[in-house]
Amino acid sequence: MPSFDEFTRESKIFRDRDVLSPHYVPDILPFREHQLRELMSSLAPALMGKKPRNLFIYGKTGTGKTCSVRQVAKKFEEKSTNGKAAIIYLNCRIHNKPYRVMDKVAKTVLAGFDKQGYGLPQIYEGLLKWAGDGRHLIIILDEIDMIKHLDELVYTLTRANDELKSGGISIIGISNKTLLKDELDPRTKSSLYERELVFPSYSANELQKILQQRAELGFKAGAFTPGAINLAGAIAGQESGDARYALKILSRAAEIAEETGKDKITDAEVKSARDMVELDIVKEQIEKLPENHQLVLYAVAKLSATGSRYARLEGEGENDGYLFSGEIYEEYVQLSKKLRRPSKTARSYRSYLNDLEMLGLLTTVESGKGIRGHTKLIRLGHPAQEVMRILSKSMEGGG
DNA sequence: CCTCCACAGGAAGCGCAGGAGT
DNA sequence: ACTCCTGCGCTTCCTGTGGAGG
Repeated sequence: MPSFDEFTRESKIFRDRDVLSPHYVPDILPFREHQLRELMSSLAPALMGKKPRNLFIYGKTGTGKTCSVRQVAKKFEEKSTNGKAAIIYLNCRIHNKPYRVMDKVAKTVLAGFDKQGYGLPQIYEGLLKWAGDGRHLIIILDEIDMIKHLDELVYTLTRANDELKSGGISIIGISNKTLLKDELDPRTKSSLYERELVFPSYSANELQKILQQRAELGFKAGAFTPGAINLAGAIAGQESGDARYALKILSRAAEIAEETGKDKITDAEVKSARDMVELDIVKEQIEKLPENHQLVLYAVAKLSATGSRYARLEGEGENDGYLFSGEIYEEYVQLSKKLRRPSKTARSYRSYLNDLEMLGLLTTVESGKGIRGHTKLIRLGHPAQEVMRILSKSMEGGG
């Protein structure tokens, strides 16, 4: 019989788990002074009754975009006590259409719109009336690239500004897509990009400082070594400069330390945490792959595990472990047959291979020096056993 | 040298699902 | 609710590449 003591016993590692979670917003954002100042200076006009210019924020994942904006939004709300300015944060993954955005804005800002069932024209009129009294609204659109018909939304909002004599509506767009600019209507582009702000990736050094800060808040004194923090920062810095990834490694390391009964996070925990986080990411990637991609990947994994049926390459160690494109296709066809699914053409199969390579799930090499004419040699990017385990679970459940 | 094999990957067309317009 | 349109995944067809074999 297990005892509750086992689970309620105070942690030897954690002081406050929330501090390590990806949703935690720290009071101090290191290395973002410039961005915070820029944000504040672009919002400040609204506090003085002037219309802020629209702002577009760009930066890769885990560079502190959302964190910074939310923090500034909070400060803005504290300052704006006269009811003449409002700020609203929306994640466009959820509010991904013009109507949904407008609806949400109306429900949070306008009185009487909290019930459902208002059409766009009513919402629009409502907003005009609200802003017409000399009020300013700032709409933050996080992950703005997820919005369908962004052109339409931006057009509607800028048109509202044109109709207003006093007051106004400003947009802060946040995205991690560089190419978004090219997909937009020129007019949308020029109004959305009135002002731009870039969040660069963190360096290893900066990540180490960030982790240090979190570790001091989240872990007990002496529950981590400086080396472990630096290693986690170095790994994340080398991979991506993504602070979220760095934090993931650190909190995983902490969990490992706790589960194994250690009272300290060391390099060893960080190293195994790295592998686990890596595998988590791979798992996520594989699970949302389309069916045929999964089947092809499974075929590669299976052949990697059982060995190529064709002769080994001319005794060259460096090419060892590569599979021929042709045999993988055959395996894929058989696999499909076994699962009673129609297999696709060899041509399609080649596209799948390219997709999988693009995702880093496998590596391919063009043959050329004396091997089988013109073909591709393929090798799995991750341990075959793990890939097969993930896939067999995913294919069972996913249909 | 030519031809065949075993592939790579571009171009075009086809059927389908889902959104827009009416 | 109906058609119309559009994007997407696939297939078909095709041209190119480079070693093997006659």
